[in-house]
Amino acid sequence: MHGSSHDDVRRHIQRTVLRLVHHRGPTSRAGLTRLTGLNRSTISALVAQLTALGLVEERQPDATNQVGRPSPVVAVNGRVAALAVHPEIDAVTVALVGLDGVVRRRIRCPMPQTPSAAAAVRLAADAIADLRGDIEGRHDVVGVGVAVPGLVRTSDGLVRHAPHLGWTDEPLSEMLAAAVGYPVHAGNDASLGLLAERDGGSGVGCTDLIYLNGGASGIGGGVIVGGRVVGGHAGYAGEFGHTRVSDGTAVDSAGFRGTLEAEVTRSGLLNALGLTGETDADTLEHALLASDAPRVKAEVHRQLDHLAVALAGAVNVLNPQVVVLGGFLAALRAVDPDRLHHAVAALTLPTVFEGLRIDAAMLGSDLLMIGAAELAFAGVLDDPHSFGRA
Amino acid sequence: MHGSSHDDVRRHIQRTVLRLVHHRGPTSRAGLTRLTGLNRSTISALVAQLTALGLVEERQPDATNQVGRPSPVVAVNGRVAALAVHPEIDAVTVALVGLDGVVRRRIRCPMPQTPSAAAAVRLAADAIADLRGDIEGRHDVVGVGVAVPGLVRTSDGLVRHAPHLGWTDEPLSEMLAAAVGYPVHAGNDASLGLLAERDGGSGVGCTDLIYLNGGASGIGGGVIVGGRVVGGHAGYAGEFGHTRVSDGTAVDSAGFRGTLEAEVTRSGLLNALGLTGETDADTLEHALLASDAPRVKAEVHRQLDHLAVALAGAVNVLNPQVVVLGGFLAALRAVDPDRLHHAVAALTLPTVFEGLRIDAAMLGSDLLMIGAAELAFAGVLDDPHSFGRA
DNA sequence: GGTGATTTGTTGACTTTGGCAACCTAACAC
DNA sequence: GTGTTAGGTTGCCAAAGTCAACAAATCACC
Repeated sequence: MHGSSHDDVRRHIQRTVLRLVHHRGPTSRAGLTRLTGLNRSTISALVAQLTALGLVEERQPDATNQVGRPSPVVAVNGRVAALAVHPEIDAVTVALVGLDGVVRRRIRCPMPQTPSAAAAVRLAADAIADLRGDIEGRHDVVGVGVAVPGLVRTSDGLVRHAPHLGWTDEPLSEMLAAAVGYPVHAGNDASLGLLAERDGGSGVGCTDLIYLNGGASGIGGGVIVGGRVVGGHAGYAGEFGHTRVSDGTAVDSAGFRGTLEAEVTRSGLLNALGLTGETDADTLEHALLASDAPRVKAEVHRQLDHLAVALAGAVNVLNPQVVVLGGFLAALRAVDPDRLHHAVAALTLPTVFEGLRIDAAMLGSDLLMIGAAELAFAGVLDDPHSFGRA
Repeated sequence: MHGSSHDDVRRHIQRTVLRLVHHRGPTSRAGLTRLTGLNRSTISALVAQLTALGLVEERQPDATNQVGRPSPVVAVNGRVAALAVHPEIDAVTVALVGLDGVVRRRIRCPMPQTPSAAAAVRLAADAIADLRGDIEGRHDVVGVGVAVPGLVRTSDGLVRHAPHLGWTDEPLSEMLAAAVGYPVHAGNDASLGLLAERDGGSGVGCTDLIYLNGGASGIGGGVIVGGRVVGGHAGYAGEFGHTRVSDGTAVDSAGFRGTLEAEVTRSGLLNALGLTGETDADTLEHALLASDAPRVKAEVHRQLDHLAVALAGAVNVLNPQVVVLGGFLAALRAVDPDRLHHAVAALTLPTVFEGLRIDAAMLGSDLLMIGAAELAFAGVLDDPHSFGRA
């Protein structure tokens, strides 16, 4: 019963190799040998097994102008795919993502009003049904990953509280799984953005990073420590928005006074600029950079200084390599990176600040879908042998 | 060269078994079989190896009044020991600690004034020389662990900045290693306290916990996430003291305004009580509990509320199971646990607060020495085979 | 274009290691 | 004493990775 130790080892090594080609992209067999430190023959056998499972494919090597026998390139099999779902205030987005990290198709279903959980599930299920044509015969879908803008109990995908959507204790994963017939995994959108950022964005190669994302209705985020995403005891970690940054009276979405989310807001910037709420992140950034009105500058400085307080607190406690800012926080930073840099420096211990980077996220919308899909891939990556037997 | 995979496996399993008996204390072979899921024969071989290395011993089982053949009890070998060193403002403490976690001897060398790094090394070396009598023939010392009240670069034991001691960039490990001839490892005292607390204190069994320690001159702490101590990028994580908690003007040891360390102080409590600085933690707690003077109450409430802000921020971000408070923070909490509880609850998301415990540390002074010794044991626990060949 | 150097895949023998099962031992219970 | 139960011991087996020898594929140089 109890998986024999040998099995454990084999699985672990298979996992390592599969993760490697998944994250690094196509890699030669010789490269895998070097990266893992395993023997050539072992890699050979391993790749053969993974190929048999249909998880990877071998290609003829590219001409490298190098002496010696060319090594076949191992790449993940593009057939293997996952569905990503992202419910938002005004739309539900569904995408088909390959294990190779490529978004194959993407459907955005706009909604006139904020969808209920049931409506979001219906919409997502319909969109997935539309995708069946693309899937049939072409892809093996391993599951669905949902990026939820709110607190999610990761163990069973229960949405505890999604303030923007107005959802409370919605068994989202269960409902969606019943509707589409695939296993469903849900996670906090910021955490998933963080993961995508670490794997393919500003945080590549970092083991300790903090990610803050500024959205229309609040600030979320996530933390990676020692290379692992911090889930916390129940999976709710990363709520930077409710960190107290001043004694002010402004109130955030949870009713707390003087918090980051209360003081640093998208709407505050838009008001100062005289813009409406329908401005996207890029437009906001351009408008901020273009404006030299004193009131805009004052608001930007005020927000940057508050942001610095929250960042400094987290940096002192976690000593990360990088802080990655997404959404309107990236726009805010872009206006005056130096001010933010110095403000954080003034509130952190010099030794801790040493070597800290504060970067903007590269996170495109696709990257978030990739992060969600990653959730669905996790099972296969964790135990390659589980694939294909279902 | 490259350790064969077989070796890795064997080492990993050996490590697991040794860690088990180290942390859980004496355990029957049958118990190990159950805990590891390995085969009886495997455990048998493993224990034999570890016994041969001199790391563990087998004892006759205690009478258990249980049917069946009694299983020999496996315990770590008490011969294996480490030295722990703890430099403080007014003394340097040195202890001899067994791998079984027992403090064999303990020497406190008082100092009329705060020692320089060189003086601390000299004192420690002298104390260790005094211990030779206890060591010779009776113990195999694997190394020295130093608990430093300040920022330590863990990789090489360089003390970057220890404000209370007035040290900056002192190569403490190097100096001490040269003086005593044992390998020396240094770590932040709060981190070590945290470890000891997790292994044998209030945080037993927790995978996510936050630890804050209030000392005479400041507040330090540490974080465990997913069962691992958060070191951060450079090993400086855990500086909770410099989290901003108010817009006040009080300044902390690093010159930051309105931080936890500036607002929540031992001296503030002592002043309110009309006591001097030489009060120890227990006396302080009793005095606080005994007093019902309004000014004491007011000061306690003020400090508790500030503490709650810092805790809430960390709790929102890290979603731990337990917050452990040590030093005078434990005394502060003891006066009015409910106020602290409710103040934190009022500043954290309900879902995140759910199931959170806020406890006092059990950390005795001995436990800190054990934490420091643990640092020295880490190498042996990590690769049992490395022991005895030196 | 042939020859050698270099790198890498392939194959089968070898080694290590843990699992397994049969057997033996030591306690309790009646 | 005999039965029952739990656990150590031993020899055999299977799995998995290493190793070494060989084959293949490329480049470089004559």
